[in-house]
Amino acid sequence: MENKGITSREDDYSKWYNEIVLRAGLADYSPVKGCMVIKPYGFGIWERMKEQLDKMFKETGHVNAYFPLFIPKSFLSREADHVEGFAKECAVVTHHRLMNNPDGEGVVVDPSAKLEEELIVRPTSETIIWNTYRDWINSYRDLPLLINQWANVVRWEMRTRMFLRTAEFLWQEGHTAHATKNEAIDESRMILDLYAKFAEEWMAMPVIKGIKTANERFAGADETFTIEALMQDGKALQSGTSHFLGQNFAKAFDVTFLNENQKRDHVWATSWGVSTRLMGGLIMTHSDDQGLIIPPRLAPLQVVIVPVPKPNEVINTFVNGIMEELKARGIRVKYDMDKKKRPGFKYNQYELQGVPVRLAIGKRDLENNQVEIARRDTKEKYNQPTEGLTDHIEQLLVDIQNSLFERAKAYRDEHITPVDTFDEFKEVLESKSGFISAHWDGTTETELKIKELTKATIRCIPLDAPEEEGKCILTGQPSGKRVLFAKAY
RNA sequence: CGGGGUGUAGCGCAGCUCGGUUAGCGCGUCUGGUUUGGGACCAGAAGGCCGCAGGUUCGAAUCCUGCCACCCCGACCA
Repeated sequence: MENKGITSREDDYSKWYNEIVLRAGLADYSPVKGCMVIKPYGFGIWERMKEQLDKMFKETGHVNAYFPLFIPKSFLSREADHVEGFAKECAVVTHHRLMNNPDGEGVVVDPSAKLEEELIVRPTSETIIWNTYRDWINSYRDLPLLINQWANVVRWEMRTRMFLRTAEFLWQEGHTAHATKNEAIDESRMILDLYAKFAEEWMAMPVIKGIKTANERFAGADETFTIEALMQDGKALQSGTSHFLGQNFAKAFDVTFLNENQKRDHVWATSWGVSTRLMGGLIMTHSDDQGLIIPPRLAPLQVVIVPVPKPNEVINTFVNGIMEELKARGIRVKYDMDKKKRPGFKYNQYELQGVPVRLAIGKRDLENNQVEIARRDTKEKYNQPTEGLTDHIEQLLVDIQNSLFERAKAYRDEHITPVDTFDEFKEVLESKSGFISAHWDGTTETELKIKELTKATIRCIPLDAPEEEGKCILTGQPSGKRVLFAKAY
């Protein structure tokens, strides 16, 4: 019995999460603290996310490019807020050579190879990109400039967690330049919608679109838009952000253009990103105590076929027919022909790995011209006639995708609790957790005070928050709308 | 950086309090056989700088000192 099951969410949520990541084969720890090895299965999911997002970026007029990993240290200090936001967590390259240790074993840093100017490993690329854009942008004809890059970045976090917060992570960062303020704002809003659409339609992860408070805003932005998701333990996950950068970086890096009226002006900017953190969100949105659950659209493997009790000529022939039909529909399917492992073992393994649909095929099924279908999300199991099987499975995958979203949305909606007093606020946070919708007086001071008292932060001011007269739960000052609080990852 | 925990076979652990043969168990792996509709069983085998360094001792996984790493909880953050 021991070693087989995984820790339940109720027993220890963090442990459950780590075990899913490790045992489903998504990632491994690395020798360096805070770094992780993303294994083929985990990377397969990320690749699917990447593929879809990339397509959506291209469809909206963006192109990919690549900017360097190393950034001159001085670049970071050009924008005051930006430097303050990131300085604390930058990895710095100081030397460019190692040498044999003159005093013994191993290698040491060669002191004579000290760099003239130290380099930082990008925590994000605004600075190097805007330094480059200065040369690329001269006139309104060069605008808008719509560039994305897929890259790794490094932020030296004190405390790390697989996928959710690692020292190095993979992401995409879009950086755009526009002639007008409104155009830049529209861009950042459009990307926010794109992210929300992706999260909901592909990850089956419901999100709330909103605006960050000044306190939670990206360092260097005038406005930060966010999509916020709710995890099964009641904590919120900032899942993607899109920033309207105003003219801050244009001014810091002197990026100007000649407008149609022959006047020189600073360009307007946006930046936006989602990262491998989404993998963490995916896991914590859907998975259960049996393991991972992956929505069909992102699953590297959508259907697995298990021969019962083991492969043989008759079953193989039968399965090959099914495989061909499924593949012809673009369904990602695998036939597990391992003779050593018994069906029960395989069932558990694929459940752990979150494969959406499992077909089991044995003698009984061949005789009755049927297959046994098990769906991962509901654990439902039933026999299905071979006739029309491909159509059935295709539809089933769609149903699973939808049902995962609906389930997550129902959970999320149940966990948005409106409160009107601070006592209620604390009570809900303690007993129920999740998002708390409450009035706030709009000051950073109050926000920080509430954080200090409860650990909850303002996740966002929802874009669709209705105008509503109310009083701040802490200070009693007037407030025009409710904001969402939560404890966050 | 504070608090807690853990480092022993590929993985999970016991042994350590109270030093003493050849360091054990489960899972996995390999061999052979019997099995086979939800993690099979039997027999055999391989696999270890007991985290690192020093010390105490006739003798250290075990005691002492120092160090390192990782995990969890905080502070900080996407």
